[in-house]
Amino acid sequence: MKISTRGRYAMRVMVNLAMHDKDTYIPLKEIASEEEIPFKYVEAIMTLLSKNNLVLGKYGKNGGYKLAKDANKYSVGEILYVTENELALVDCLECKEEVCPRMKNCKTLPLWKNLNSMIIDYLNSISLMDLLSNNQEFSFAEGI
Amino acid sequence: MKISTRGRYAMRVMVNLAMHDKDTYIPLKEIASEEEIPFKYVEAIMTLLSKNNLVLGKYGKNGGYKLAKDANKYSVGEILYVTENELALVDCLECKEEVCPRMKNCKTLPLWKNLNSMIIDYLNSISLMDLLSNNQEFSFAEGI
DNA sequence: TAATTACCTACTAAAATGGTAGGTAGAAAA
DNA sequence: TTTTCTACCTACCATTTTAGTAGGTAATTA
Repeated sequence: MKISTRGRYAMRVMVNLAMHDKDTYIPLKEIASEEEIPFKYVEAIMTLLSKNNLVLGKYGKNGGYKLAKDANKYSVGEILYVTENELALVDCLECKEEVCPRMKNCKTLPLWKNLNSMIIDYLNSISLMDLLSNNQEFSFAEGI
Repeated sequence: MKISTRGRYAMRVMVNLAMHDKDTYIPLKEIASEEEIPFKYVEAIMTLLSKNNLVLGKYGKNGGYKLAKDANKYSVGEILYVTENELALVDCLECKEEVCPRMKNCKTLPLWKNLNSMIIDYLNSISLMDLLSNNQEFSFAEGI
């Protein structure tokens, strides 16, 4: 039960982009060095974020990445959703998954279900913008 | 970000034990077959639980395992704590860990910190007993 | 046309996960 | 006292996941 470095790096990159001017493309080379993340690795992460329309990429000189929308329009949950496949704590909570035969009588499923909703609700309640402030207490924020 | 099968199995075994008479030792063979968990695997899990004094084992005929205390005295959190090493979402939250150089300025750390506390608080608020009822809504229970 | 950037495909070492196998130690029943 | 039943211990192992690397191709701009 760990957040992967992919997820953590993705968050840091998104925060980094959010701190730059919203309309200029930032080359990945710059972000990678600022965040001290291996260039090639973060490149793979950006491709993922880009495919999911969380960031916009532009080729060529003065190209790079920028946010696809304002920082306060992102929930932290939607960013992690793409890097932590679905944020499902247990396989039997994943949408596509075929039904587990024990499901009906499983005494523990409600626990995972409730915990999972709680986590997702929390993550969806916090915006990328919230992370920028140095205020540690953004918990239970406005709702996106 | 998944609960390991070790953690899930541990919970199921604990629930199973909680449904039996509190003073009789249940042989692992029985639990394994009831819960359809590979015997040898669950054996390793029980050793872990036993070492952490969550269950009591007894050798020989009429031996087996039983809970170390009443089901309502266990929090779900303390059970998962031993199977999911510390329930720390990110390494930088683990107690022993040396300090990350970025920590002071890390914009994302408060997020992980808050999320982690929320999860732990929730898990600590639910007792093993709560899982026995078929009521899906044990959330935010009494506190142990 | 050259430089600069994103984007794409394939590979890989190391760690974690989810087990197996084959014992030994202790207790109780026969 | 011997057999049976149980926990407990040590070691191994295949597969999957994680966290990267390497080496290109495609688009854009100077």
